[in-house]
Amino acid sequence: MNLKQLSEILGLSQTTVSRALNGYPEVSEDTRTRVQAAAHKHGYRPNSRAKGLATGRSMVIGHVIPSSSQHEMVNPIFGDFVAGAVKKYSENGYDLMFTSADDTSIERAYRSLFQRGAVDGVVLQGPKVNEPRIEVLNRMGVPFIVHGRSTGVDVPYDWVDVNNKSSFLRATRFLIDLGHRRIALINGLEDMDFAQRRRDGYLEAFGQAGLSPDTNLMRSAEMTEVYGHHETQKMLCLDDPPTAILCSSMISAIGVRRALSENGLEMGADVSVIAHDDDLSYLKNGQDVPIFTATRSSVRQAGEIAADMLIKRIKAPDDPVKTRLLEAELVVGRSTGPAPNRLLS
Amino acid sequence: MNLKQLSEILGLSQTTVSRALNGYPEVSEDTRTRVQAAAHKHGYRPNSRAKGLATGRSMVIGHVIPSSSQHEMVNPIFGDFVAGAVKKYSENGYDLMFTSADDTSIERAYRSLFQRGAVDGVVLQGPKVNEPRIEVLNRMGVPFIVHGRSTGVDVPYDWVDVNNKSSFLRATRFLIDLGHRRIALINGLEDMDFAQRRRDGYLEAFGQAGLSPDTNLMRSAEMTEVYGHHETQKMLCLDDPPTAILCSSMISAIGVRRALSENGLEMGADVSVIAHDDDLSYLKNGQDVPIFTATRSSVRQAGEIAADMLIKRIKAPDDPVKTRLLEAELVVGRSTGPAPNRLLS
DNA sequence: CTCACTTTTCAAAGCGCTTTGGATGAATGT
DNA sequence: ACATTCATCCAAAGCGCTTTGAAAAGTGAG
Repeated sequence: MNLKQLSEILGLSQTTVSRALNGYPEVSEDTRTRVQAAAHKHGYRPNSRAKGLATGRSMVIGHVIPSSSQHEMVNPIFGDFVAGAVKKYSENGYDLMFTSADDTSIERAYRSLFQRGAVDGVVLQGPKVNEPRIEVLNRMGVPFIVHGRSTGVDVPYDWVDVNNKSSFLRATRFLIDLGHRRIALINGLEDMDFAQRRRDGYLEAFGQAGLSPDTNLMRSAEMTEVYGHHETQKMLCLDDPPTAILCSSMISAIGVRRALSENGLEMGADVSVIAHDDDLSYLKNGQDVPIFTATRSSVRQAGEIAADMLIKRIKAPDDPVKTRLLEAELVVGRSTGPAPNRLLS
Repeated sequence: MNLKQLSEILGLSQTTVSRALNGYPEVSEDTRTRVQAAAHKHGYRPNSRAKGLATGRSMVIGHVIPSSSQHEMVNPIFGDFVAGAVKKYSENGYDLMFTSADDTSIERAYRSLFQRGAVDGVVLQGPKVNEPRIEVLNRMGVPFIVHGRSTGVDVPYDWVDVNNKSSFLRATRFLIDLGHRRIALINGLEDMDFAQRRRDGYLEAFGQAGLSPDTNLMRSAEMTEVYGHHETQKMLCLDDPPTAILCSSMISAIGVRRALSENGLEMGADVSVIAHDDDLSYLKNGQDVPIFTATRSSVRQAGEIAADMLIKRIKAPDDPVKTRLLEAELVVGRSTGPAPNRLLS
């Protein structure tokens, strides 16, 4: 069932039917309702490709996920971010289109998506430091939003980010205040912008306290469970193991916990742990009492905000750049406690 | 840059340029290379909407995720399944489109996606028992594939599924062989087809051994970490707690482990645990030695297979129905061991 | 009843591509 | 020399929609 058929059934022109359905004023309420009824009855749905061709807009927003040849990992926060975004998209009549691209062809993927008219805007996730994609998108003139920021990129762009630095500063200070001095940082890959900012916060807390961290306790890699376990295991074997661990992800923190319990250590008593909690729906940090003391910020909500901002940008490409910095809250759970009295330290 | 402009630059007709780029034979190799060079030089990318309009195909495959009003959870296996699928899609020139829909409007979402010509085929994830969506899709005549199956639906349809019954049967028998009798099943929501099949396998293993399970040890809910913890906690308080736990997800199994360690119990010695491992990239079950004894089946691979099958279906709508049953492997880790000698049992 | 104006409807062009059904000219066979 | 074939190329139609510019129908004032 297409417009032509529907208009023939109604004995109206395609113009009128189209206008009736799209809410234009130059059609009588009478015929409008008649048209709507017929459309509903015959299950008419305007072909989105034809509509897109005619309007020049696709009502689709693109995401590119790196089908990373390097690291095969699909970021677990991906699902929640997308869930948040897609909710807002559909509220506004947009669909979401994915493409995957390996690390070498991400730029091409974005370019293709936009230039062949498949999308009206794109979302950039997981920016690295000096993220080259941002300039590419800027030059292309595609409306876009970055989830995160990129240190070193000075062209203006829209972004939503959680205040990684302040939240890790605060978490570190919290541990210092509890008497901890040997605080490990199990961080994400430090070419990722968020990881660098978290490290900065961690370092600044030490600086503010007049202390200096042991660089031997700073680790960086992709944030899997096994990684958290592995690094903790190794650090527990040090002559002077950490009394506290600051961990960039809940998943890795679970590995940390596993290592601690394998070594007969009690979390919160022997070793304190703070994790960053993206508030993933399937990995809630406890229900009433949080399992981990954590810096919490919902990545799903970030997805919603990003979607809203991008849609606004698409509608008003020349508006001034907008940014949004979300503050993570520090939720105190049972994984932290005063530093144990240690003979040597 | 569009076809018309490009053809004017080249001094050729749109027909010839189009044919040259799409590899049709009725164009000389000479002009073909010339056209390709010009297309590349000017960054020409055919508009996919126009192409879709002209060809009647959109080269897009649709997924609908329930933005569940009921349970807000975004299935963690979602990301990996999609990653696998999207890889195959892009290898074959397809894009992936998402829409979210709340539980009440999922059918409408599929219908809209297909009938307005936005997609050439759709993927159905997470089928329930007697899944109504399957019949809907069948009636619509949209090519589709189901990840999983649906007991009670007797129309034919393509599916890929892991053999949930046999893998849980095998896991249960493994525990029985180790001397366990009080084996808990921490299952997913039992209106989900996979969960029902797992329970069937579990029950059949008991039946085969001439035993009968304690229905009090069978739990069912959404498979979060907290759920695994909570149910384990409760069952450990029973007069006659389980000596083994069979758990439908790694995420919940992590909660199980947490509950055990909080109770001072050692996994594999005091209580054996088997989990179902979807082999998620960010949640590997250990690197060399598996953490959990597990029934393992890569959901990412399932995504790849599903994508391949769907693409074949789109190309040959009238081929006989194809199905694919994947066998999970039982990997034995350190979370299982002989049933402890207990005074009462 | 006519004029000016508003409301309602329409025919046709256009979005950028593919594809049908020729046209053109060169090459081949006789 | 002619007809015949083949390799290249092209003009134009069509995909299903929106939108422009104009026509028809209705309305109230004079």
